[in-house]
Amino acid sequence: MTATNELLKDLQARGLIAQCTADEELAEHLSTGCRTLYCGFDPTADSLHIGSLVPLLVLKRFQQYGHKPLALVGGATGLIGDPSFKAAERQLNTTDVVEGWVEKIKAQVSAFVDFNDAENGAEVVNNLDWIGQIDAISFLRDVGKYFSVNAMIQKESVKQRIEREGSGISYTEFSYMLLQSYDFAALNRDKNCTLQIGGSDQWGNITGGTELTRRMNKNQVFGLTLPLVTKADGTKFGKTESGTIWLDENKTSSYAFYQFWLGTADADVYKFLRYFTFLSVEEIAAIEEKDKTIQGRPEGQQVLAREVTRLVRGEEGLASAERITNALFSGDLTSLSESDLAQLALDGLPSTQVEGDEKSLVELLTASELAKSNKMAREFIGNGAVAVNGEKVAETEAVINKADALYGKFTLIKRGKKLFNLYVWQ
RNA sequence: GGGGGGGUUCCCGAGUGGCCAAAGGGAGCAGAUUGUAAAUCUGCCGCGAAAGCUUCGAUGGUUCGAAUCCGUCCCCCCCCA
Repeated sequence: MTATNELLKDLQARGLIAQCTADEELAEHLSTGCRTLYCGFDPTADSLHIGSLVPLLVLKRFQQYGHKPLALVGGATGLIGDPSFKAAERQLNTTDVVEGWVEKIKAQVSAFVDFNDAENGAEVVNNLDWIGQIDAISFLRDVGKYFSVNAMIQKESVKQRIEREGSGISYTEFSYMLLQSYDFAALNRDKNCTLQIGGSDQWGNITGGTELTRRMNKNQVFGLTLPLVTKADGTKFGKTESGTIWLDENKTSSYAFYQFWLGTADADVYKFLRYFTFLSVEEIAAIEEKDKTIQGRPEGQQVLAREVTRLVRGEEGLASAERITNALFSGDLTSLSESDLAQLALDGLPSTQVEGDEKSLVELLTASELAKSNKMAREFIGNGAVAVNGEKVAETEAVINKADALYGKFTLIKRGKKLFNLYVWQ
């Protein structure tokens, strides 16, 4: 498709459009007024992770072009569980737990859109507000009647659950699509919402919604999906050795967040710049061109890390991440002042309190995240993977004294190429 | 309601009485090389310094000895009705 609408052109240039319904009519629709669109975020944890960043930023992109975004938090759907492309049935969470998560996620999504008084001011809605009202009979009669099970089991998103031996799908999860479809119809009815966006795994749920809305409300509405973020090496995006990268700074420090983006492979970095930043496609192309001509380290990763960290964690989060990064990776650790070191811990560099005057190196490693068992600790030391205050230590039985600590207080240990822990002697 | 097949160490998946802490692959980690990239090569990959200890859905047995056999329970899948 070749978009005629400016916004769609930009999204397309960024590679952000996976699929969309009725593209020409959608372009026309978006070009002729302020439209209301929504994207749903189910509370499956107490924070969203960076997988939700693409749709979140696309909501913002729509708002920048004058449209009104609704961020839907799935207080109801989160109680059911979306089966789309999930290999196995999931454990249900209790209503109390989900309720708590809803509040946190509401706050999180709010940071990405503007709640101004303008015509296109954003809103956060919770589908429990309308789904929670319906009784079973009405739901089955008014909504269920529009769905054909024959069609539903043909959906790619549940196919593997239905066909693959060793799995299966409960009626609960199978019903998920009806709830999400009903959301769209309800938002269309109550808020004149005419577009739903989501990850490409949501295509089945979204088209379910456009069809239900047409049947229930007699209105044409649109759907648009965003590509699944993939990495060139085929591994899963958004995970590191230490786990998921969360949007919540209490779950992933800004330093770790920044480092995650900085570690992006060359093969992915320009794509990610288009997905995750508001730099124009021209600016990104310029960076890519420039990187081609430089010997050694390209600039793309740093721009990406800076832009995304600023976007999600703000100027302060970015500053703290850069302080740590600069201290650890560019230069002489011993040149850090006492207050610099103290600041690193505050900035989110992993740190551990140490009692006493001396500890074996093995003990220090296992006291932090650097090694999970004595055995591993010894192996790391033996491999020459451990450096204390910048000096490699390969002696398995090494003992670290408080007296040798920087400013009599700090010992900084590195394990591997980029994992640090600061030990603070008491 | 009836019949059949399963639950193995992070994942997939071998293993049907000792040779099993458990093949193989993937993921992950470390080293070399580098740009805190990729690719490649090497090593590690339950805990423990070791003796040894804990693990194969849960539990109770049989046995000198069980992931492997038997009982009970929980969970999952498929087929027929």
